[in-house]
Amino acid sequence: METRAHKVRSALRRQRVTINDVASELGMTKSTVSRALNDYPDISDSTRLRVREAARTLGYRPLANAQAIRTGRLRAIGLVLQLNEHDRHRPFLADFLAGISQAASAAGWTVTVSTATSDEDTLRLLSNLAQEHKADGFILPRTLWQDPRIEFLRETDIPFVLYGRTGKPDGCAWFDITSEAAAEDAVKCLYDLGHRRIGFIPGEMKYTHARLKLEGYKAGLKACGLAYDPDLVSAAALNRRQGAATAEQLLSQRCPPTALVCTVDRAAIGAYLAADRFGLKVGSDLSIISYDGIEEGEYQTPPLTTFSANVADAGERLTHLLIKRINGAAPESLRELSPASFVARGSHGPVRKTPAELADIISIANHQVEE
Amino acid sequence: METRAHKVRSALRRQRVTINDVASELGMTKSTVSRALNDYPDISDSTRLRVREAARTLGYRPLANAQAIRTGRLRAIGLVLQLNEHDRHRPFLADFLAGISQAASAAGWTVTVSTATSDEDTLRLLSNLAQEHKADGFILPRTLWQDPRIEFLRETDIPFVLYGRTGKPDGCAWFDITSEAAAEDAVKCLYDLGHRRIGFIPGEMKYTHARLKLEGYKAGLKACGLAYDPDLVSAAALNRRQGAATAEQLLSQRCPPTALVCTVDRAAIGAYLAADRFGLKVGSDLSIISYDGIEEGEYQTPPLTTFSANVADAGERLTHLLIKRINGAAPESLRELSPASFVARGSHGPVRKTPAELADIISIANHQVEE
DNA sequence: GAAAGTTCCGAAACCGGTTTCGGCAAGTAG
DNA sequence: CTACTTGCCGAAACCGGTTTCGGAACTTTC
Repeated sequence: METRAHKVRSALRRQRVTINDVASELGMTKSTVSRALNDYPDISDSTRLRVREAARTLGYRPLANAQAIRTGRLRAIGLVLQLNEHDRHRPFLADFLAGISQAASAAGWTVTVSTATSDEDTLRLLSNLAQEHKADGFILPRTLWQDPRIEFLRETDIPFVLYGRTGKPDGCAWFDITSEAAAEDAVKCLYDLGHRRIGFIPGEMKYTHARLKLEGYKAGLKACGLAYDPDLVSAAALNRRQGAATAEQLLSQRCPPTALVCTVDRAAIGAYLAADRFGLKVGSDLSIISYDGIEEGEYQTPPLTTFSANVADAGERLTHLLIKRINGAAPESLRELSPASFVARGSHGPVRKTPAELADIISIANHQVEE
Repeated sequence: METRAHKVRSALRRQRVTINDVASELGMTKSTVSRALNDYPDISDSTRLRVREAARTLGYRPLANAQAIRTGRLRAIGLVLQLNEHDRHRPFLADFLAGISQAASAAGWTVTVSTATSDEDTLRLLSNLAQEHKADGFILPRTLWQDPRIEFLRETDIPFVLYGRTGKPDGCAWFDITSEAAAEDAVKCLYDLGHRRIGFIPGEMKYTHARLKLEGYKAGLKACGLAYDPDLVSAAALNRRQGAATAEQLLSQRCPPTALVCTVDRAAIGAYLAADRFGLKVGSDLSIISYDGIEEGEYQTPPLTTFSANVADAGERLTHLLIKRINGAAPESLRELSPASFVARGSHGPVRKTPAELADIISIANHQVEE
């Protein structure tokens, strides 16, 4: 009787097909159906097939929430993005999201996204999402050398993976692009082109990638037998404006660099402006090699030579790592690195002018501006 | 006994605080706690306060999934992004997502994001998310004049709101920016500056906004007493390359336009390239007014005049609308429009050259290229 | 002072799944 | 022929909540 009533009701409401519908259709109990669908060993193959077939024809899809309250697993990946003013427009987001969500979707998982406006906000959102169990674990983008998110998640024992490395790596899983190798290669490449004064525009040292790139720059100098000169390293630059300012300052020295290695493309594009101001042609008078691979760099004149990071791929790999982590794999076994790819375009070339010649041109330009 | 056993067990496992913990702490049943927290009228104020206080001090947070299986409401907003190659890098995404997720978060909701690679993929993901109940409703970005997503969601009776309008608006709620008014205003503005040959670079007509902007362009011409000339409307252009090609074609006519109205900023930036090729100065020889408000436009020379859409605000308002819709409001009562804001920069100005003078310059440039 | 109405909470069903436990039937060993 | 295993499934508890229902205690009404 109850079966019939249930059928009628669900027909009337045009409701979702539940596990009970499948069970009563087959004259079995829902426990059998559940175990059949979840490949329990105590279900015979014939029953398993019948259940599978019935579930398919009835269009049964288990309700993720209902599963989650018993299994404790929602199959949802959490992502809290901190969108500061300087990277609200960062072009990576779409690729990163696409990589994550497509890998997740292929594995039958979904992605829960939140955006935060501050560090505290980020921690609050992570905590909320975890407590309400809207996510089984998190991908942490833009890792810091000392990262409060990592502290928090480690303490509360919530699974996570890092996009980037960090200062205290205990218990951390990560994927990262070896940006330090890119910076090192950039220096070597410029050295091979004859450059001997190679400047560096760093990022903020709180970010791990910025630290690593600086180390890579130093390693490159060492490998080429060049001395490290603090005067060739500017203040941090994250955007076009800051890139222009720091490049201008680097170039206005007595013995300016003939080439620049930049931490981020946007700063490099700023350096174009500085070069322009001094009447220097990028690619011949001044070589620039950067890192990121944003689309905008392609449209500069000359197009920007850069080490490009495959952000969509990073998203995919992070997703796979996180799922493994949630399924219990040890974090130490979940650490992957991948190189950036060198995109040679027009902003680097053989050294043309000596630092002294550059200094002359620049000081004249600077005096003209003063008048 | 059972209460004690439960306490011990939860203490051992260091587990989540459940509603039972709160209830046993107060010596009440969980049903009372639930109703107290959900403001049922049959709970006395004193009990309500005691429950609230206990829940707070114990750090109880109801499990969204568990709530959802009974209430049918997960408090999750679904968003399926279709990232075609030409807008993978679109800069709006971060703002849009920030607007949505911050409004959602403030209301105690979360956001589930998926990315699709094709129309079919989009429908598949919408269906999956709805069937597994990972979202209570959807925000549909980039609405089409004939939109299969709308058909699907309308048929299956799943709540949704549109970012943009559509051809068959029955049962649809939406927020949109009046881009037709922007296009009309752009024409009027150029007319007031003396322009009489005003070209138009449209988007793809499958998008509602592109249709509306074309209508706005025509309405503007009419309001100014100018005749509509099909020769002044190019093929669709969505990116820099296409913008350059279509602008080049528009300008290469016998009687070229002295001003261009563009559907999207990226096409407008492409038009800069065409102007450059012909030796025309944007802002004086050729006026350009566009629509979008992307950051890149600010860095062109001259900076691009455009109608800027506040995408973060759109995300917020769509979120509020969708929540109301999910709570049962009639879609017809959930329709909002908002104007784009005019950002006057350097790419438009009084007409300087007659179409005939422009044609001379351009034909010379074209012949030089041929040689 | 009894009947009727309120106020407020406990008991239990329910949501849609998962998982444990126990037992029936068939097969195998002694 | 009995005893013991094994394969397979049903019954029921369980997950963490929500919601319905009924009834005790207290107030009001006549």
